[in-house]
Formats: sequence, C-alpha cells, structure tokens
Amino acid sequence: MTDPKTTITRFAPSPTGHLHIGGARTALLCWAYAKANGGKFVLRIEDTDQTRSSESSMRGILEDMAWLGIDWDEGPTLDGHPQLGGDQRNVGPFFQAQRLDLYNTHIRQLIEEGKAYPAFESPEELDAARKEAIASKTGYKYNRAGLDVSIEDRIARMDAGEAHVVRLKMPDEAITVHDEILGDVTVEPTEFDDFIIRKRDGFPTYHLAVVVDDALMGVTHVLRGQEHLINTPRHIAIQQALGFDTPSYGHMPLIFNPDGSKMSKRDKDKLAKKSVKDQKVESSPIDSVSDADFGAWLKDKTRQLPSDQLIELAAFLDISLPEIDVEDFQRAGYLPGALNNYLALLGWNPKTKNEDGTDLEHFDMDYLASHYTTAGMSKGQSKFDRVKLMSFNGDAIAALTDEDFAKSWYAWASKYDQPLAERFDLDSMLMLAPAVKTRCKTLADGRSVVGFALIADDEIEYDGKAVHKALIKGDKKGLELLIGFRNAIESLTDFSPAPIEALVKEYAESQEVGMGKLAQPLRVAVTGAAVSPPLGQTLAILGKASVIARIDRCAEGL
RNA sequence: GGCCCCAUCGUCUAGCCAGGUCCAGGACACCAGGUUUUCAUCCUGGUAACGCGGGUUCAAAUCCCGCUGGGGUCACCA
Repeated sequence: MTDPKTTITRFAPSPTGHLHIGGARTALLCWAYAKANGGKFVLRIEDTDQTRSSESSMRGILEDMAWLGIDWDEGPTLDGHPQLGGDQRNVGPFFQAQRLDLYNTHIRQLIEEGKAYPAFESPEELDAARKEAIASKTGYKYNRAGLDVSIEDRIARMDAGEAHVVRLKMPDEAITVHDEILGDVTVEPTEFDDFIIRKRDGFPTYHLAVVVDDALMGVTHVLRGQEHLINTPRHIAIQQALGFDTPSYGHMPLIFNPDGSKMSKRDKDKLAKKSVKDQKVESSPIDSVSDADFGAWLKDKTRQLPSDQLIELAAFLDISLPEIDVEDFQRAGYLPGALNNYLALLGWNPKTKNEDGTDLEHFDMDYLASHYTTAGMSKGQSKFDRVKLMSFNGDAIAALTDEDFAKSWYAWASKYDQPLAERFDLDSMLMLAPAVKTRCKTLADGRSVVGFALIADDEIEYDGKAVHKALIKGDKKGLELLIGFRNAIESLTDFSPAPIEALVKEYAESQEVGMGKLAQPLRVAVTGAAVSPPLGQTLAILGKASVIARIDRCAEGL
C-alpha cells in the first residue's frame, strides 16, 4: 500500500539579510520537489536569533521569492500577492518567535522524561574549555561531567529562575542518515555531545525549533544545503526523543565562486570596501569634496560606513560588485526564468534528451514543477559560472516576444534606470525590441545598445577612424551619398523602421551602390560609431528631426 | 587537527548503481569558417577531461583499497 500522505516540503530562511543565491536554489528545488509530487510548499521564518533578525529582511526575502516565481502554499502572506501564504491546515504561525510555547512544551516534556536536562555552566567556562580543546587539536565536545547531580535538583534550580540552558541527552548509539542524494551517512556516538536545545534567553536553538516545526507542520521531505548534513543526526536524535517521524532528507551540494571561494555576502562587503578604498578617480564626483581631497574622503568613508551603504557608494562610483543576492541579479537585468533555469541546472540534471539527442538544459518552471527529482542531483560541489548564466539569460531574452521583452525592459528600467525609462516609453521599447533582444545578455545591456539615443544631437562624439573609413575615404563618396540620402529622407512621412529600411535600400539601388556603402556613412553620422542596431530602428528611435540634425552636424564638420 | 561529504573537458555536466556498444556525449567559454548593410543573432567545424597509485577482471571512467586534492562541520548562529 502506498502512503497516501501528501508530500510537504519547506523553505526556512532566517531573516538576516537578502535572499542569497544559494538560498534561492534551495527554495526553488524544495518548491519543485513539492510540486512534482503533488504536495505543498511551506515557507517558515526562522527568527529565533533576536539580535540578527529584522522585519525588512523578511519582507525582502518574500519579495525576492515572489519575483523568482517561487510561490508558497502556506506561510506568511505578502501584500499585493494574495495567492501567496496562508494557513490552510492550521499549522501556523510561521514565525518561530511566535511559537515559543510550542517549543517550551516539548522541551518540558523532554526534561520530564529525562531526555534533556538544564545545565548551568557559564558561557565563559565553556569558552575556556573550547579554547583548550582547540589548543590540543581535538574537536570540542561538551563534557557531561555534572550529570550526576540529580535531575530533580536541576529542575528545582531551573524552576527557581536560575540562568540555565537546556541540553539534549544524546544517545550512545550510532545514527544513520538515509540521504536521498548522498546515500547512508553514519555518525558514531563518540562524535556526539549533549548540545543545547534552549538558550539562556529562553529561545530554542535552531535544532530544536526546526525539528518541532517540521514535525508539527507535517514536513515529509527536507532538502537543504550540505552544510547541514552534520546537524542531521542531532535532529534525528531529537525526533526519536520526542517520538516524531523522521522526514526524508536530501543534502544538496554547495555552490562556490569560480575561484573556489565561498559565495558569501561577506565577500561582497569585503570587495566593496576594498574597491571603494582603492578607487582612483581623477575628478571628484561629489560637489562638496575637491578633486585633491577625494582619495582621502573615500578612505574615510570606508572606515565609517556600514557595508550596505558602502555597496551603495560602490554603485554610485560605478564599481561593479559580484552578484550574490537574488536582488543583485534582478538589478543586473536577469530574467527570473533564466536564473531559475541556471540555478536548477547547477547540481541537477533532468536526464532528458532533446530531439537531436543532446542533453536538455533549457526548461521553464512548469517543467521543473513536473519533473524535478533528487535522483538527478550530483553530489559534488559546483562553481557558479556567471558567463553561462549570462548566456542562458541572453537566450531567454531572445526567446521573449517583442511585447514581453518591452514590458520586462520597461519595468526593469523604471526600477533601476530612471533616465532610460524617461527617454523611452513602452511603445518605443516595443519598436526597439527586435533590434535590442539579440544584442543584450541582460536587460541592463539594453542601455548600451541604444546609448546613441541617450545623447543630445549636438553632443555626439564621432569616432575618428569610423568617420574616415565611412565618409572621407575614397573621395568623400560616403559623404556624398549621405547628403543625398538626407534630402531623400525629408519627404518620408512614416518614420518607422520598415519604411526607413525600404528607403535606404531603394536609395542605394538608385545610386547603384551596395547597401553597405550607404548604411555605414549613415550609421556613423547619426550614432558617431561604426556599430549600431539595424538602421531602421536606429533612425526611427531618433526621429526624423534628430536624424537630420545629426547628419547636418556631421557633414558640416567635414 | 577529529569527524563527515565529494572528485569526468577551463566551467556545468551525461555515462558509473546493473564493467565491454566510451580512443568518453552535451552545454557555456574559446578558436576557425559561413550567412548578414555594421554589430549582434544564426549555421558549420575544431581544441579540450576520466586526479594519482595499487588491486579485482578476459575487459574498469564504471567495482575495491590507499594517496592526493576540494568542501563541510566542530556556537547559548541558522
């Protein structure tokens, strides 16, 4: 008989910052696992660390997940996304800080059954013991020495209000984790110690909270990063002590930078600090600071500013930092579909062939939600290859319809590039779409493709080499064609890409020259450079008046 | 350092569990050619890997052992 129990997975971030890209992959795969098995995906906020948790981080994480399209069936609700969150089975609340009674009930039960006990060593005492262990190059373990003090005494002291922690009495048998990805992993009892399940401040530790919540929320499958593998025997010990079922576990390989370093926020902070401090700027971009003082000003800021403001300063100075958080990728112009696709493929292979026999690599959320299985997970760590991600993103952009591209581009610009959104409205972007789509890997790249239109007509800087090649070389034949075309274009009434292209072609034929002979002088005259999108879009986006003004200005200078 | 996990092109990976069809397939990147009014796209072709050493076997990328290398963990963080 098959177990009719619904598959329940969960993602349980702690709200101590933005959603990290590694966390996003965990969330994505948990989501996919639940969907592929017709189950539910639960979002829970692990805010038991009172000093580091914040409301704004929590919101940020929820918004990042919503942007990625990872929707949760149960969990906190997010304004403006009525379909997200809720508590269909009445298993909430979904904030650990609101579940203290639940944890305490279970902790009390463990103590009364003799499976856990209050302990009274001070943090200083334990630190000293830990330092000693490190000095002697052995692993630190809590010494259960005082356990002969009767449990009744301990409970009495605890109930009298003495400061204490609660520790779980670990079993003296080996514990085996049956991991869906790694296989069986057995840890010997000699590796265990009586770890803390409730802190001095009355909050449970992660270990206790996660076990109680997963059990009470009916979580059947836990997918998480491999850094948790070593915690799992502890969790199993708590489950056994409490009489809970052990869910199925799968520990996913970790993701690293190409150089093998950790992909951590800390590294971004460090790099921001260093880059800002070492930034060489000829002239100060800040009015109140003189050019000469700018270097010292930066050094000073590096010392004073917290990391998030340093990152803002780096952005202001045009220093590019590696994308680490989901929000960084959004800002950099990635599409959620491409990011999800790449993320899912990092460490997972769908083991499906395309029609031509090559491996399937491009798939969407629907595919993931119906095909994901831990069987395709690799065991080894992998490196995050931004170049390949960018290629995926370029493919995803190219695959968008013109309408969808324009919408995405406009939405992105409205959020991250105001000047661009002011220069081009949605219709302009729609017109540019066919030209821009194949020329950018990210939405942010779009700016450079149409950069020529962002400059005033009389501020175009001409590339000398391009001008010479297209307009001057060969008895100024190029210039002559350009001027002739300028006159032809004045009478064009519909100044949109197709008629413009047609006119260019027609005029070139009438002058008995190849397209290139006319196109390059024209391109250089209106953009200043030998490279631009096709002439139809290039001229149309400028508008007739601007095109003529640019041609005239260019011709005058020759 | 103890314990635990891992190891195929530069990178992500297929193949490994059920050894031969693998002088190892795909993707990104790179190189060369083609299409194209420039650029980009697109198309064709190419370079490039089983970490090392032992076994087992008629036969090993595939099974076993050791070494080396990478990673995780050793908190009153999660």
